[in-house]
Amino acid sequence: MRRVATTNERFHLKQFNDLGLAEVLLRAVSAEGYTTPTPIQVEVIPAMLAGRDIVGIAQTGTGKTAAFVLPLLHNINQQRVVPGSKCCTTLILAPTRELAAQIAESIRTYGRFMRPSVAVIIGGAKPGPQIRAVAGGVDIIVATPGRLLDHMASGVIRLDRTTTVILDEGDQMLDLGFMPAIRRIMAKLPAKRQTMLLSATMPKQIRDLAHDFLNNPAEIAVAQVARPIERINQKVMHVDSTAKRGVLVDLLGGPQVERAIVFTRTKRGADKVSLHLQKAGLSTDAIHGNKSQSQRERTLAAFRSGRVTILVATDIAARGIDVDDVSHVVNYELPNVPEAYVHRIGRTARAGKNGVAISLCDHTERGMLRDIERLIGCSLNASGDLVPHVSMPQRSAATAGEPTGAKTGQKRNSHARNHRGKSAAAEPTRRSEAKPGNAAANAGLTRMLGTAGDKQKRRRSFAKSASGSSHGRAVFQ
DNA sequence: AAAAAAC
Repeated sequence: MRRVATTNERFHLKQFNDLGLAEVLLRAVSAEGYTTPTPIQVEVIPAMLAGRDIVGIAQTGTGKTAAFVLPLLHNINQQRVVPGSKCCTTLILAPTRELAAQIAESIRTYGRFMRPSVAVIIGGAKPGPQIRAVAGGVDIIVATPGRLLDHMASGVIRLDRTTTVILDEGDQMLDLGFMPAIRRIMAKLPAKRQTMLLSATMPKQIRDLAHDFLNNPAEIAVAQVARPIERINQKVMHVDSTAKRGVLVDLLGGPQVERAIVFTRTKRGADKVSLHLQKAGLSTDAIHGNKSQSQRERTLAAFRSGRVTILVATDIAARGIDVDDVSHVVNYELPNVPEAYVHRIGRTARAGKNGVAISLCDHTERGMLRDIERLIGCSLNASGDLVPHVSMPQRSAATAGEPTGAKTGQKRNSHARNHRGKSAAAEPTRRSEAKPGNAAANAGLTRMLGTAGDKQKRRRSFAKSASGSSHGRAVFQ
């Protein structure tokens, strides 16, 4: 058990200048217009400067990237890479190429006055420039696992003098799909090193696995684990699967929608939905893993610049991607891994802003919705009022992400499979289902898009639910 | 069964 100080005890009046960071970094922070660190930054930065291993959990959009980038730059400022060593001082691993590129961008921003050498090592890009970038040794490598292993196998990159490794979206990096690659990479790192794991979600099974790689980590959680950020107005529409496309067009045509991400469960689905939205005259493009890397980059750039206002994506864009002013996230299909819901909707309401998340749920998805509600500890509905689960008022790190029905030791993916469609029949239809072309439903759609009033109301109800439990207190385990 | 990640 470890109790972390409450927000008020610990974070009161803390400024960036109080955190022990080098002056070259404080200047860059100030140039970006920041003066006050977020709670995760207040906790993580000193711990990382002290050389601790860290498991850091904080809600989406609360500055996790800067929380590790600033102290790692500080440490590199003290200890630059040995020239010609084919090594890197710090290694950062991310689950998608786009996220790796975005982290590198953040490093360039905060490192602008100290000019660290940075190499982005990802698939889909030419290996030649990557090889040249690391040939003389590099301060920081930001990588996706596959290409890094390639370069390691061919002797282009060595990790035997790397002193710090960071797994961003750490729970996904240690999940089934990535674990073998991560183990192989970790095996090549020195035993004496600093290791850090960050995410907005951290299921217990994953956290247990993490201890293979961590040495007496500082466990830092500045919010109840897996709780979406409060500024997201979360709504669910129960719709027939055949009605989804029409409902989506009506939703996205609304004037409140400035910039939206629509998530689908499959790559083909993303293409189909995007095509349908295009035919309806909307400004949209799809991004998923079957597109070429250049297409992926172009599409994300167009969305970032505002040239495209609706991004249709698979879970390739669920984690970490930071685009300003995404007003709406629509789950066209619910994710079957409940943690993905928290990450998807976290693409909106970043850096203190508000956002709306609308999930379209058909009868085959009721079980997935129930898993999501269990994870976040609230029931979702069409009004956007979160109804807390009184039976489990405190979702701690120890239980968050562990579905109640899952057997001990059961693999996470098989759990997700078990819930697919299974509970659809068991759960009676409680809510009316919206159909396109129905006047009453369309009036409802306008409400779905969310107003400031809705958000105020919702926030009050959330605050109410939180009081009396562990409101304001940061708890881990 | 899906998505991501190496050619």
